[in-house]
Amino acid sequence: MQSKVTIYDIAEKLKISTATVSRALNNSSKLKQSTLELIQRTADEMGYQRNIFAKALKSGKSNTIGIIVPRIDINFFSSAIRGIQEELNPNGYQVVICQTYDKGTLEVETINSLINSQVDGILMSISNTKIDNSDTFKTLVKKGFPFVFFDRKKDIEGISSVTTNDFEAGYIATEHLIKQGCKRVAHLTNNHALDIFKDRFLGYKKALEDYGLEFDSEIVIKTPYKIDEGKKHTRDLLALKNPPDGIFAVHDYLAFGAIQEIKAQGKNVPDDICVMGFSNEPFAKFLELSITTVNQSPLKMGKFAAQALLEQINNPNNIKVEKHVVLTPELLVRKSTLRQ
Amino acid sequence: MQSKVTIYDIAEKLKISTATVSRALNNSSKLKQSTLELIQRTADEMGYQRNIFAKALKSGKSNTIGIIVPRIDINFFSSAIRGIQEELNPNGYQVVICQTYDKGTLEVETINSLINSQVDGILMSISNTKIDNSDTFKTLVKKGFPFVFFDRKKDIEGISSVTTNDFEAGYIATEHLIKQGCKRVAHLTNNHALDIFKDRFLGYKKALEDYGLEFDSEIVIKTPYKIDEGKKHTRDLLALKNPPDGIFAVHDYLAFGAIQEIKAQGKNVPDDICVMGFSNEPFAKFLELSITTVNQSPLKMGKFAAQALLEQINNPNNIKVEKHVVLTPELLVRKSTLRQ
DNA sequence: TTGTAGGCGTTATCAC
DNA sequence: GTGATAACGCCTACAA
Repeated sequence: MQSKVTIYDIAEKLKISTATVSRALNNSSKLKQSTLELIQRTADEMGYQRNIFAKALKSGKSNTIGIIVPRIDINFFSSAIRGIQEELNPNGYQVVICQTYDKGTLEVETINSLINSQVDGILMSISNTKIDNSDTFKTLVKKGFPFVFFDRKKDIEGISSVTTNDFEAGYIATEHLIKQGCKRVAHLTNNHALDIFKDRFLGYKKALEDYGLEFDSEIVIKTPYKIDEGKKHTRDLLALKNPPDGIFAVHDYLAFGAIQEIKAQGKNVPDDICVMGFSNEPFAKFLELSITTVNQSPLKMGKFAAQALLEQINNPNNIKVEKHVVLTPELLVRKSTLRQ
Repeated sequence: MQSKVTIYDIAEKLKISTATVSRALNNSSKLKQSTLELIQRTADEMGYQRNIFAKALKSGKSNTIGIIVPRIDINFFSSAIRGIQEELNPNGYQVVICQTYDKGTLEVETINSLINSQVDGILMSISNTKIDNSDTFKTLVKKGFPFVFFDRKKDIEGISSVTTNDFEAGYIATEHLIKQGCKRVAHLTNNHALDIFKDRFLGYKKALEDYGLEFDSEIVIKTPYKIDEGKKHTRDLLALKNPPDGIFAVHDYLAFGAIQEIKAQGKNVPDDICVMGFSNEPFAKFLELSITTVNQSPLKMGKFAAQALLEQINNPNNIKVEKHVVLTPELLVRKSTLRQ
């Protein structure tokens, strides 16, 4: 099956000890240059591959990091994963990707399974669930297990995080709509189990306040972020006595659904109603009526998260490192909000 | 850090041997029921976690499978991965996901890195590259390493595969356009380094032939499957003296771009030109003008691929198992081709 | 039914 | 500089 040349075979062939072979393979400095080269060359010739399990058993380190995300087919997450890998691979770490499909129960299960496979650390974006898994996270902190939240975090003392400033994002999104002339801005949001959605909502609310617009909870709607839902709730919004003239959706899918519905009713985007998305999903840019959105730099976020994790892993003494990186969101103005 | 209770600790506590503990933990049948229960309970209480490296070192098996795909943010692949996991997890296997980003060099590198981390097998969809990595694959066959292609395969003797019948898919797609009344069907395809695209092309050609339409290589265009490219090449097609009245694109992104361009030129889809996509990307269904496409059942494909791999792994003697599962494509007719 | 003991492949601590 | 050897934690003949 696998090639199974061991350091024993090399040692025997060269009539030296396994200790020396091991040292050579690890580039130990205190070896004669000639033996070092000889051993490395021989190892190559014999097709030697280090057995990572033996190494891991001995060292207690797997050089593997677990990544937990709700799902990988959302552009934001796959980009963040790419960022993580670009940071970790050069540092000698492999990556294991797990999905929770936003199921709260799978969340704990996945963490345990990763720890059971002895990853050296975990990077996680939590699920959108009402289940409270705080205890699991707290236990991790107590054990000093290297762990970092990215994007979707929970406020747990001792856990570092890398996030977008979602309050600011909600604020600038709403502000943009107001500056385009919207007087009544609806908000398609998600349940507020996740901070990211709550913060965007708070930013939305603050912007309304700052610009002297009335806040009306009737036009703040909590819904899963699916295209269908965007359509459905927009239908409801348009049926109100006092319908909105702007919609800020917490995801491009919702915004997309909203736009479809508005058009279907013979109204114009952005002239009748401005629609604003979130997340910068690739398709949003390519629509005939491109969607204004907020970009969260997932690649950068992944890199920062990986760095924060490495810092924890390489933390020699157990000094408490809690660190919160907050990235600045970027407004991408496109047709769906750009009135002439 | 990790809890480090070993079978030694349990043995000591209960004044029995590690062998008995090990047996109990593996549910060996030849143990007194009472001791078995006692040990399992004690292990639980002490928070015992099996050290997978020791086990792997001893058994030579990692119980991990590598998955290699071009990228995970394409719905087809993320769905296939889901199918694979649903099949493998219940069988006690973990999964490591790797992306090649369609880079030929990363392909070999990734395989080696996976083998180096001693996965028990690999499931792979090859990259769209001109680089020929056949030798790497042949070496795997020679070593008897469990390996299965899914979707994007290479014809290598000894390697099993699970694919869609892309010839048939190309045929029914083209046939559908012809039956909608198209007399001149263009084909937006990819370079033909990959069988899937070549086969779809061959199916396209055969359908034209069967229905007595002329084949014209001028309207067969090889291009990366990006929205922009779909636009660009459609522009070229429409500028021809004899423009097509139907377009069969090998990916929904291309079809999407094509539709945008046709509309931009003030023409109507499907009345002036029918447009057909491929892959059943989720967004295609939700467009105002929904895109007719071909569904390839990625979930099912993932499951079959995983099964084929498990068969190889569990193959007791080294009987040669080469198996080719070919799934039937399914036409999903939507607005972009449906003339009244 | 249970215990003894050797080995999986590495690395690290001693010695020399 | 290099060699002998003891772990790392688990499994499994072989014994008892």
